[in-house]
Amino acid sequence: MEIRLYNTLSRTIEQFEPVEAGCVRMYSCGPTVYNHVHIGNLRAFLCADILQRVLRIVGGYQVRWVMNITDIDDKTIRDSQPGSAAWKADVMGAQTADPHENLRRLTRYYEQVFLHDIAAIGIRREDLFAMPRATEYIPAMMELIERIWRNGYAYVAGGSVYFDLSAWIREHPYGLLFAVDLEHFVSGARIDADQYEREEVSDFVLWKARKEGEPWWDLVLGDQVLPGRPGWHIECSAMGHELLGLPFDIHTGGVDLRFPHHEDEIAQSAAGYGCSTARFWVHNEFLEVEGQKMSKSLGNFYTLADLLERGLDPLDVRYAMLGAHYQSVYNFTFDGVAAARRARRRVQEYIYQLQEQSGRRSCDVEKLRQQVFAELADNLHTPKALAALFTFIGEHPAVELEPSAQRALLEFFEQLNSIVGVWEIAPRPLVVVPERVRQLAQERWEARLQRDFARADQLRQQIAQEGFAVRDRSDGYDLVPVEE
RNA sequence: GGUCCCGUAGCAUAGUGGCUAUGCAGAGGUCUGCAAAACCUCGUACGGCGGUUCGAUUCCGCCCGGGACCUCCA
Repeated sequence: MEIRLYNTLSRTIEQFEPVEAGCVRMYSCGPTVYNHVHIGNLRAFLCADILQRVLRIVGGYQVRWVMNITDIDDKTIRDSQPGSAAWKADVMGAQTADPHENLRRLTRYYEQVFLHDIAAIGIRREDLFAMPRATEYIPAMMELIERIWRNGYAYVAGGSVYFDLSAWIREHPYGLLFAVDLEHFVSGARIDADQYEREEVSDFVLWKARKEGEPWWDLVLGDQVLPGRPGWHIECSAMGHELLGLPFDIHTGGVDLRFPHHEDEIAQSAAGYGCSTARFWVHNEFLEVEGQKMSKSLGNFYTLADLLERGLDPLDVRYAMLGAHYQSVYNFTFDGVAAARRARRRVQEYIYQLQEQSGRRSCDVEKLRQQVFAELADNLHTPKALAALFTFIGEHPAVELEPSAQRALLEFFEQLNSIVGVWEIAPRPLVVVPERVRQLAQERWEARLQRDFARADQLRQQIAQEGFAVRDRSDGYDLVPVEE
């Protein structure tokens, strides 16, 4: 099916067509591994995940998906330095005299945490072609900086290398993703001028001069040797080029990255490699928490670990987020996740029922597939896709459907779930009931048959204490584990 | 200050110039000794005030409220 996607470059929804027929190359701005990512970050990665899955399943493409790991920047360096409050000696070991090693220990730890987090919300590692670490692509970044410099769009000042934006703007467009008011931008950026020693206040740093106690590499530029480390934007340009080739098809990230990060990435790549970065730029909106901006000061700043501590199932969070379109602000609420949990379960129950009892009704599974997939293909409209699914479920009770329709539906669910990723396409799991509980239940059943309801209820209490609930049927009873 | 977005029934999320939405919660029902589960049925909502229109929740203006970006941030 043809995919349509909103492209920030054109500010319109466009028909998607990969550069190379049949294969989509996609780059997602990944995490900076200096701490736990928060649920806003997770939304961004989840949006990228849904996009790549829709491209595979609905679009029928092969997808080469890359997500970078930023393991060197101001914050990772800050938090890995001696005396850092963020240092966790129990998991990172003692700090060493080597800033490189300290950085490595900090970032590798948080990288592991990150991998666990994304796995928990249903992002499959095997869907990712690569997760490159910035520190492992320093030579590629150096080469790009040198190219930019040779092309006349970079200069050295105070041991750092800056992108010469005024030179670039004279001949090239700037502000492709974001309406940049250059006048305003320049004056507004003056605050940073001292800090970054920029000759042109609007120029951004490609290579930061070495500071005492920080990790560093030697950048050779002509006859100069510049010890330092890469600026923030350069890593994505270099890694995208190395791993996907330019221009690739889709670049994703949060809306905040449009400017300056992505805008500068475009300028750098064009200035160095002489070609555009990506055909499609896809940006997801932020989320709020209980109607407010998520911020540490408001105390509503959540990491996945925080949610787990509150007993939430990460897949419920995944499902809840799919209830909102990726381009709209999503209001994350605990009520919302609870509602998502019930809704997700209802579908799961439907899937189980499809495998347990049949009827005579038929249904048009192909039409359902077309409806649901068309919504997903139309700029990833997950809320409408799910609404279409629920409308169908409401109109077609699972147990009334004929076997062939049920088989077709299960096949459809299998396919849908390879995008949504929150269900189990399998028969209802058999519950292992401890012998003791089974005995209690049998006693209760007999008491009930003798209409000794007081005793039956008392036994039910005991069974509940063992963690099971009894559900009576006309001809027997079921034992199900009580949740939480 | 500049640029922009949003305000939909109890909660959340879609959408539309006239046909009224999806989930959760809630109400009623089937079933049950009672429950639970499952299933069935049920809700004319679109911030306020004006304007355009035969008709606006949907278009325009103003106001109120919330939020984003411009600066590290998904």
